Amino acid sequence: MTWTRPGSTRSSPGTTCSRRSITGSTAPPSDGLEPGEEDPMSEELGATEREIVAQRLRKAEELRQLGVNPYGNGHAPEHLARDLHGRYGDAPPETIALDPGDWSVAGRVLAMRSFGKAAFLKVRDRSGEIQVWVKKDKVGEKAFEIFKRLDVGDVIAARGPATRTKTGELTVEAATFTILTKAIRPLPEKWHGLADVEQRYRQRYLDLVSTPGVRETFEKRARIVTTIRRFLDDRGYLEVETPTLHKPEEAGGATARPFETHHNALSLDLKLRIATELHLKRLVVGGLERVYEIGRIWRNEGIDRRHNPEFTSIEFYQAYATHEDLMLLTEQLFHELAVKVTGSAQVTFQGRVIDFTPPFPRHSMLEMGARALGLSPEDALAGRGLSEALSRAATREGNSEDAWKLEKASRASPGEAIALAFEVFCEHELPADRPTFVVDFPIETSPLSRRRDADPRLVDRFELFVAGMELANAFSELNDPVDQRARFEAQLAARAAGDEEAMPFDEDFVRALEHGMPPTAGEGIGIDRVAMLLTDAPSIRDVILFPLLKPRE
RNA sequence: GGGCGCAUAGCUCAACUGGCAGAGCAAUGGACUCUUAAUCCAUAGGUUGAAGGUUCGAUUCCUUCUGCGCUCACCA
Repeated sequence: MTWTRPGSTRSSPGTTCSRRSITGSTAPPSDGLEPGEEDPMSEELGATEREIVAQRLRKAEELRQLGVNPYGNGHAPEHLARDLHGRYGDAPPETIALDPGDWSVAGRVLAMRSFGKAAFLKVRDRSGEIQVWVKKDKVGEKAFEIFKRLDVGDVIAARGPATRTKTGELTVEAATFTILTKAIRPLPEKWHGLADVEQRYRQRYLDLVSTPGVRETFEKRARIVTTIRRFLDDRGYLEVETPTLHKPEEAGGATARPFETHHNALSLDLKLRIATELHLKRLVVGGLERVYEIGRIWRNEGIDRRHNPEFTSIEFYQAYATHEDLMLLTEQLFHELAVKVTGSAQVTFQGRVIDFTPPFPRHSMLEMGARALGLSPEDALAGRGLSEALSRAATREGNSEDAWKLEKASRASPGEAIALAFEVFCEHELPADRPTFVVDFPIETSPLSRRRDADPRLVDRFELFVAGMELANAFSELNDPVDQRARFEAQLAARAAGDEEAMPFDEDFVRALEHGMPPTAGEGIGIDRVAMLLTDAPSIRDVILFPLLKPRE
């Protein structure tokens, strides 16, 4: 089952770099530029910055004259900051002095406190931070000449024994010191860092350097993907990759507007996939009974805090399973994700604690939607008194958008009306402190899922809601080819009636079902949303390294 | 697309009711061999987002535009 993006989107607020941002091409590794000299950077930089760049280029040249390549290579540090902290922990200076070791570290200089003939550098590598103490009498005249050309932001290497300074900080007391990479642009201001939100997304490299927690967010995102992969691998699933370029007649498996593109040599119009669903189910037909794909999908829709035009989904399919089996699996998976990524089953998201301990509460879309309209589930499904109830609700509803939605619902099928009533009245009443399964979906909302044996007006489907976000969508898959053909025909009719997002008729997919797909259940999860939840990120842009932004100018 | 808000030095922000555009950090020069936003002295850095208007005088008031933020809608 494809993960379907719910909720509201809106037109992009659009974002452009502020005029004072420092972006653009890098300067050639040439002599220092005189102010006003022709240079690709000079047009976009203010006088002060141009001056800084010119000075730093000059220092790079001076380093060359000292025999140091300011962009040299071949120097690999032997240790990480983490190694030192792991080795010494809180050990007092006397203990460290018994075995100070010989530590070779490298990293970016984040701060420098200089005393003329000595200085303390805050250096960061991939594992963390370590202080480096450069003293003229320890590193020697030549290395100290190199040190004089150092700026905050440069990448350096140092080697020497460990020590603990008077102020208690674990430190490498440099016996050798050199500059590995000369930065010619300055880092963001040290107190406030990158305050311009848009610049943080646009220049993520600076964000990663100077905004606390950003690196951790993306480390957690990686752990989420790894955890899901391992979880499914351990259960006998096979990871696959299916096409991201779809032909016009391929349905993909969701209702959304696609991006369109073109293959020149084949003279073929193509679209970027909006879901992985139908290819994966073809693979189940082919005997890959447990299969999953983690990958990028694209939807040509609005952008907001929960929506980016390209995002990552995982879909997985398990033959001989039902949607009930997947509910249990989903509870296990999310519990494991919470514990492995945040360290606890109780996750704090935007100031609220959400408890991921199974079992998760379940709520019926049918019952809640019908009750909100003052109808019995049976009457609502049968459409008895439905349009009157909707009109009453619309009149009662002060909120004009909701009234408009209800008005629209009164012209829709009973199933769609129930889903709309649920959305308007019930979605915000779902528990805020627990992940929640919504079940009992009307068939009209689900063109690819299996009818319920006990009531063919419903489908065997659930969605997982957490903190008001739809995180997962799953159902027992429709494997009756005759029924599937009829559902596609209904989609064609909807398209003819003006529904731009109705699915195309995917003949080859029906053909695959005609060859026989074992009874199967499938699920889709929005990885970005999960990452938001587990990193406490208020916007999807905070968990996507380079979110789509409006171009400058 | 609608509503609300913001735009001043490279960065973060001041500037009272319309009266000489400022501070901290960053930068540069100098002092300083245990600092944690190091400290001290000095220097430099501005078309106040753009265009127009009111006024003796506009960063300040008005109009339009541009950009950004928040929010609502379209949209599953």
